[in-house]
Amino acid sequence: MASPNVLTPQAEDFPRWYQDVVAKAEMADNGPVRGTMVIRPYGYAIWERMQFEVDARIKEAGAQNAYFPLFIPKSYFEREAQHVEGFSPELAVVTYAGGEELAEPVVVRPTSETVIGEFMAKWIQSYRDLPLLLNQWANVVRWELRPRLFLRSSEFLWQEGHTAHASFEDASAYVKMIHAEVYDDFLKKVMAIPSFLGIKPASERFAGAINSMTAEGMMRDGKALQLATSHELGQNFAKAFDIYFQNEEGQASLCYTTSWGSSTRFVGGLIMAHGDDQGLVLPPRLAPTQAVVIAVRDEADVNEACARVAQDLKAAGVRVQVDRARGSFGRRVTDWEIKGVPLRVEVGPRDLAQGVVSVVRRDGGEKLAVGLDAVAARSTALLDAMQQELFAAALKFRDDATHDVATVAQAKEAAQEGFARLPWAVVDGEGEATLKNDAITVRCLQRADGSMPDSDTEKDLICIVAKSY
RNA sequence: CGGGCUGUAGCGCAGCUUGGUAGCGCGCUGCGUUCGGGACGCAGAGGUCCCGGGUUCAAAUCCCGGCAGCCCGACCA
Repeated sequence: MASPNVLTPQAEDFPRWYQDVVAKAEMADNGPVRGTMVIRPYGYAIWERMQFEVDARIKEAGAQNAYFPLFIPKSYFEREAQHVEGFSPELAVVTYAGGEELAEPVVVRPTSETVIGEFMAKWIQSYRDLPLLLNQWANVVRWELRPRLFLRSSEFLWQEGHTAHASFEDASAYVKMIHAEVYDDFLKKVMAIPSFLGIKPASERFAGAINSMTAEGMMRDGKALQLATSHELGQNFAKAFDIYFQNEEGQASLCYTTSWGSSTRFVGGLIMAHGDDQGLVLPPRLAPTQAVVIAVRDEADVNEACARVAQDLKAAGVRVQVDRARGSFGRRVTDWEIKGVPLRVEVGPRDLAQGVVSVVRRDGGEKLAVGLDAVAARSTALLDAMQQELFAAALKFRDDATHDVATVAQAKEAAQEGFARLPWAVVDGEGEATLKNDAITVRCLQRADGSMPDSDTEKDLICIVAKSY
């Protein structure tokens, strides 16, 4: 694996490496308006794989897809005090349209609690209408001052779930289930990213929520990335939008609502959680192309063998692509490596003479001589193994870079290269402000055993602090 | 909004100090040789040197004034 350095090495300049990967793997470009993003076909194909997996889990959880408008009356935002306050700085507002000044300015949605709340109020009459479980796939706009492709852009794509329930307990249980069964399950099984699940301290909570849960992943540079969030909104939005239902006793009663989201930031997390100096490394379950069959030379025998191997792989359920010899071999190999394709099947005359082909893993670069008839079976086994091993490697990386400490000073030290874990009581208040001076934030609060607390008022909580994206 | 910096080919840059034919690398096009780890040769295409004004015989270069962008400090999927 003596590849030339086509990308800036991670150790030299991690942000630069990230930009190089995004550009050279042809995932995205900057849009013409600052902070906007053009998602290129390869990047979008990965996003579609993510959508497919997340959407299936959301439906499994009983929620239904719907669509609400991009434009929201500004007055809606002003109904929930904390919500306005939190979102005002990043709102894009339309004041002029159709050739004239608008009577009421229109906000381009940064999130949809408000419009959806309005319609929940309309649709919910009785306890029989509950729970109301909605989800939408949409674009949202949050004006960003310091954008980065996939991680922070002024417009991004996401999924936002919104639900209404008859009781606090029901809402709470449902959103916790979503957090575990949709987000964490997806991250673990599909993205191969281990995450710390916990709740946000008050300072990091969603504007208008009574409790926000997060899934924090560790990137290869030791920084944290919030990959998904789920919120208990209590009755805050129900009050603001009159989301009432008639209970079994015939009395009007306020709903409890939740919301939960995940976005194209997943793509950024994917790049930074598994990528190496050769480029992207895709977990097989997310790879648009799981195996590429490379013809070493443009010769009839070789091309024939390629077609046959590709057919076998396809029949075995592998997403496969054939790369017929055009240009130099090394160049083509490097290009597929940058794109992170999990398996490379190299078919050349030398191997064919012995009835074999070379199968190479993207992670680690292990090269195997595999008999022509065994390629499909061997490949599916390798893909399964890679999926498992990528998760195991990411878990080990994260745990090796997560340190238990006792003081704020030690936390500051440990967070230079990874995560620090310490008692929340040590950090709460003064400590949080001190850490912030060093751009270190409290990523989440957990119970001592690592489980999800019900609220930040529980005793003996621990916190995970780190630098973050 | 405060501090540092940059605008020259699609991308990355040199040239500016000391004014005088606008260059290099990558990429792109064509032909040929190559092809088991970013191949090479030859031939090409591609520029309002950010914008406006000034100085000068002559401005990418010097002067003045704009504009745009990048990086670092307070918020966020």
